[in-house]
Amino acid sequence: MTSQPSPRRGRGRRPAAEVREGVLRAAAGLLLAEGVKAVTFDRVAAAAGSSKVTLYKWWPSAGALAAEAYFTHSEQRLEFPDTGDLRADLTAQMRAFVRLLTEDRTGPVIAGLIGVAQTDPELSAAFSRHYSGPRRALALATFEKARARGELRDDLDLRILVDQLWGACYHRLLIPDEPLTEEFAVALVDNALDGALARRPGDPDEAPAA
Amino acid sequence: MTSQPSPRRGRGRRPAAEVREGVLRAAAGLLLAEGVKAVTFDRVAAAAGSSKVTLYKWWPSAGALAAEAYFTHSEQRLEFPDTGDLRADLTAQMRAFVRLLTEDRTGPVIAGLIGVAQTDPELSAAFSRHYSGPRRALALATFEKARARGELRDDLDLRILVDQLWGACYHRLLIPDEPLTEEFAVALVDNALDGALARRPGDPDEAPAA
Amino acid sequence: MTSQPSPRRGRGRRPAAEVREGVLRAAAGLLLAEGVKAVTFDRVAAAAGSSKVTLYKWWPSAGALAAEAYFTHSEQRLEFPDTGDLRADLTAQMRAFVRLLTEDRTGPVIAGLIGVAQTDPELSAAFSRHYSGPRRALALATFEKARARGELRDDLDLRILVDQLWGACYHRLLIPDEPLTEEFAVALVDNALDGALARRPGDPDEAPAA
Amino acid sequence: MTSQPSPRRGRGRRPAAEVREGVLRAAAGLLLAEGVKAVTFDRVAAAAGSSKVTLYKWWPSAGALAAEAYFTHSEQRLEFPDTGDLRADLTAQMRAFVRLLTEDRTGPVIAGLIGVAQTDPELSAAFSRHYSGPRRALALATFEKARARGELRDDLDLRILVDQLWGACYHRLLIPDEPLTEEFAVALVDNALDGALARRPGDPDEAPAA
DNA sequence: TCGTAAACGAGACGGTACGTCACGTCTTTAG
DNA sequence: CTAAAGACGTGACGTACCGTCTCGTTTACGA
Repeated sequence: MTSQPSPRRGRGRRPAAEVREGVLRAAAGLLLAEGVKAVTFDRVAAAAGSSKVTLYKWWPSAGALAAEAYFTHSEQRLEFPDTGDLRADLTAQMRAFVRLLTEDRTGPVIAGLIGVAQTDPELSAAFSRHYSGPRRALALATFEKARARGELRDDLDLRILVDQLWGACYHRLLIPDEPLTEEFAVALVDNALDGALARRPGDPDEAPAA
Repeated sequence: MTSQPSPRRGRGRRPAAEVREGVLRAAAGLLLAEGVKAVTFDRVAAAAGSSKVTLYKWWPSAGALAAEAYFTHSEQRLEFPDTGDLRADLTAQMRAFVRLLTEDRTGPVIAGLIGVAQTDPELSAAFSRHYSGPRRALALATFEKARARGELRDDLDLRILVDQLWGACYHRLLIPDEPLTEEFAVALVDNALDGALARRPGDPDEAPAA
Repeated sequence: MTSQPSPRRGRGRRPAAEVREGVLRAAAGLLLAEGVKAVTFDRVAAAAGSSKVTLYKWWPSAGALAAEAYFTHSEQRLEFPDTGDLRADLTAQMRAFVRLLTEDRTGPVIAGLIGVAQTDPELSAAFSRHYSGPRRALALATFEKARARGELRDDLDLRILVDQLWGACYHRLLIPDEPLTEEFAVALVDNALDGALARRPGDPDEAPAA
Repeated sequence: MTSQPSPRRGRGRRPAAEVREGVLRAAAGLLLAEGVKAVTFDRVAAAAGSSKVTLYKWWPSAGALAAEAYFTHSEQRLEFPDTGDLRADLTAQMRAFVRLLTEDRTGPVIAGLIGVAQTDPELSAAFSRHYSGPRRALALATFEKARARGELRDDLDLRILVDQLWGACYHRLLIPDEPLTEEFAVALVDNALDGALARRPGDPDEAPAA
């Protein structure tokens, strides 16, 4: 993998795919080993044996390169369990998400990417397109199926439910005032499904005040 | 040429408070005008007419300096309405928070600070201590009063409620896949209080599955 | 978008002469407009709509290309007046040369070419072959005719006379400590013909010491 | 010379003189070893263990740095023999000049500096100030003394005589159509002093045509 | 006449150098 | 004695040009 099996020729053009592959591999290595700050055009170019100009030609910013490297070199497990029991499915999903975010390398990487995205519009766009967007869409689809089954209220804005659940996890990741644990994930799902209000006896069907 | 006719302040020692004040003012100016990325030790020192060494002496990182500058030079409205009606109070609070985050200058600044904090532990600590910590504590206290009034369930982890509400807003600020509006804030509060589950007729008191 | 309505000749082979012509024209344009430094293979190729490989195939260096472009696209006035009066002819010639060197565009171009030639042997050779060599030969021929008429000393090394005259002009062009004017040209010819030594009265025929 | 005797400390500021000295030494090494083209800010900074910013702060261009390095690290023999016999003194001086220009390293260096000066005004100025200017002034002074002694014509423009002599040498250096030898130097002086015109018997005092 | 080889345009590639900005460390100098 | 001033080494930025090389296209020649 690190050995170059082909007899490396001179300085001329190489197949684009080969170069991209090498660059992304190098960027992913730096990203996982030293974090987002280490993913600079200079260092990636040096590590990949590529030219800086090549990187500038294909990625609009170092952050965007880091993002693509991460998305490419991380298994993209997008599956969402769908057993027909929303609470169980959601709990499993959020626990898995928390596990991902608290992994030694993944957590800081995701946090770092989101961090850099605040001042790097290109990275922000890449993150939405390749990461948060698809995940949000998948969650929405699951919620819609649950609503069709009658598990969720009809008047609910499902998109907000996404923010309540995933946003809460990101909150604890990015602003770590409280720990991010699987217990948190479980309780979070219950909170979101059941609501925070106390239900008084003799209150048969407490519709939202709207 | 060699004479500077202006009332040159010279290079000797100046009162610490005077220096700190000037530095923070300069940093705040840069922060609001050009964003977090512009708050570098070099530029702040130049703008404040101070020495870089002085800055290094008092702030552990440029991010920490930016944070302190922001906290110092922004009105810190920590008041939380408490009329006895939790839904109304909370809605007002979240609407105000969303308004703050969508202000032209404040939103990007907050986002930028959180962004930099992901790779700047000093800034992260400062942000928790001076900003997110107090706000979380205030919210918790309000929730506890509401629970004492019987408005909230006894078995609720109130801290998670904070993540659900504020985290959802931060989510839309930091990962802008969906717009951050006051309507969102209103619906968010309802979601959190009432829960997402559909309530079937004849289901008098739907306790959480626990 | 994908259709090019213009009679696009495509990218295939074109007649060599046509390509060379276009390249030289583009190079001359860059040379006169922005100086020798602007004549790079990259910019000429872009301006001429040619491929860099084509340029590399025909010119050994950017300097050589610039030289050929200049020689091709500048009127080559090689005429040397020959009225039988050497002083008058030479004065006219040197005045014309100074005028050429002090023209807005020509002077810097010639100076730039000589400058680049110091580190570009290909350009140096091209300059000698196409420019300085013919001019030196022409001057020599004129001097030889004058010597045959008895105007110049028999023991004179005529080649050195060329260096004295043209070299002095190039000196003021390339190392501009003193201005390059037509008055200079006139006095220069007198100096060269009459010598610098004072002639004492009663010194009827001061032969050179040699 | 290449060993660093002092225990090199961290990254902080070093005495300016020490830095300048090291930079000039490194630049001179590159200049003599590989020519003017090798004197780039990047390579000098690397060779001297200095920062590029430092070089940019003190030298306006790589050429100016090369020039200063050359002037500093080459013995500056400005003496001009003055025995009272102008022809002898001048011959000695021009032979020495030609020897200098034909030395293995000095000739190409001087030629290269003049070459780069054509597109580097800073270098051009430095060259005039530190090199050609003083030499021209010294030659002028010598000529004036000779004229005071009656050796040179009163109506002579001595500055032009300088161009005739030194310019001829530079001509053969920069546009090498003819060889640059000591014989050339000797004959050049005779040419310049005695003039090129044939003197007919009975032509006692051939005044310049004025 | 019809492939086919040559030459073309386009432009990406690995490099080197450019000139700038910020970092964190250090010396110098003035109050 | 201390603070301001600011130069230092480091390293990243984004760009220009170098000379090499791949690619697809088109012309012109030879079979």
